[in-house]
Amino acid sequence: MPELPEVENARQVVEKALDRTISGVDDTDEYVCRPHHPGEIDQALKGGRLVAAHRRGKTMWCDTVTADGDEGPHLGIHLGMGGRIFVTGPTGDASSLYAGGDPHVGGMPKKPGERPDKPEWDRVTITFDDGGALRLFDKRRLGRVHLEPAVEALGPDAAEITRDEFRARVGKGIVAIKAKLLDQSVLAGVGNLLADETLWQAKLRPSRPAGELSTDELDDLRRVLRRATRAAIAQGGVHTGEVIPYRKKDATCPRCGAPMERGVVGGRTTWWCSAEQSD
DNA sequence: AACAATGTTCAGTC
DNA sequence: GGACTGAACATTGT
Repeated sequence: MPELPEVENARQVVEKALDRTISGVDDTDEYVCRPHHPGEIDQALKGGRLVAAHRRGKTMWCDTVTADGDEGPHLGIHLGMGGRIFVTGPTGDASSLYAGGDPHVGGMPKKPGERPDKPEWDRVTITFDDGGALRLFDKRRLGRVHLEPAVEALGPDAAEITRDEFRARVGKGIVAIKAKLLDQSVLAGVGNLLADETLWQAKLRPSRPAGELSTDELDDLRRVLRRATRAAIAQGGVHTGEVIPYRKKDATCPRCGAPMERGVVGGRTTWWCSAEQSD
């Protein structure tokens, strides 16, 4: 499910939908499109175009222009726990399909490149006058599409944050370091898996109070985080992390062989090495 | 059947 | 107001 790396992948797919005239938006799912009412997003975008696709952390948004060429509203897209993006080209058929997000959550695996045959999981569809479309496909329905997302509420992107920003934002307070990494207003883009992977690589106990970390530990943590994030983008998702396959019962640490331990930190299921991450 | 799931938000308490 | 906690949200898979 989508964390920063999967969302970056999805953003690149959204770019396939740029500069194509919007003929309509199916925004009838009032939960996914909250707080809008059906028809509002359709009304705001119809006749216009998406002209740029941005991302900060796990939030994507598109700049738009209206039919007259004026600046239009920003369209926010969030994949939630299991959303994916599918874009079809002008022919609208499967041969022109681009898929974005985490392939692991797509529903039924089909022939390579084909989209799962679950039209009821299309939560929002933007149709273009060339016959193609962009859809948010999300079986869990926790994804979101709405106008003017509050991007300012997010901290710096986890792949871009500077050393000084990281020290100042992450290295304070009494909350567990893992909870800090997961706080999107502190730092945007880290999800449960990337947090476990990063802390394992840095050999830090997830429950350690964030303010307790030394400057050296914070600097190292940031280096590890950026490396793990970029590696996940390059390799196609957070599930390619080294410790991810060992987040399960009776597993042992792939580095030292000690038992992996499970608990709840920051409200999320957490796995760590009982030997190397115990300080 | 009960529980967990890679996310966000909101009510409530210091 | 900020820091923090825990439950709720909608749905599927085990």
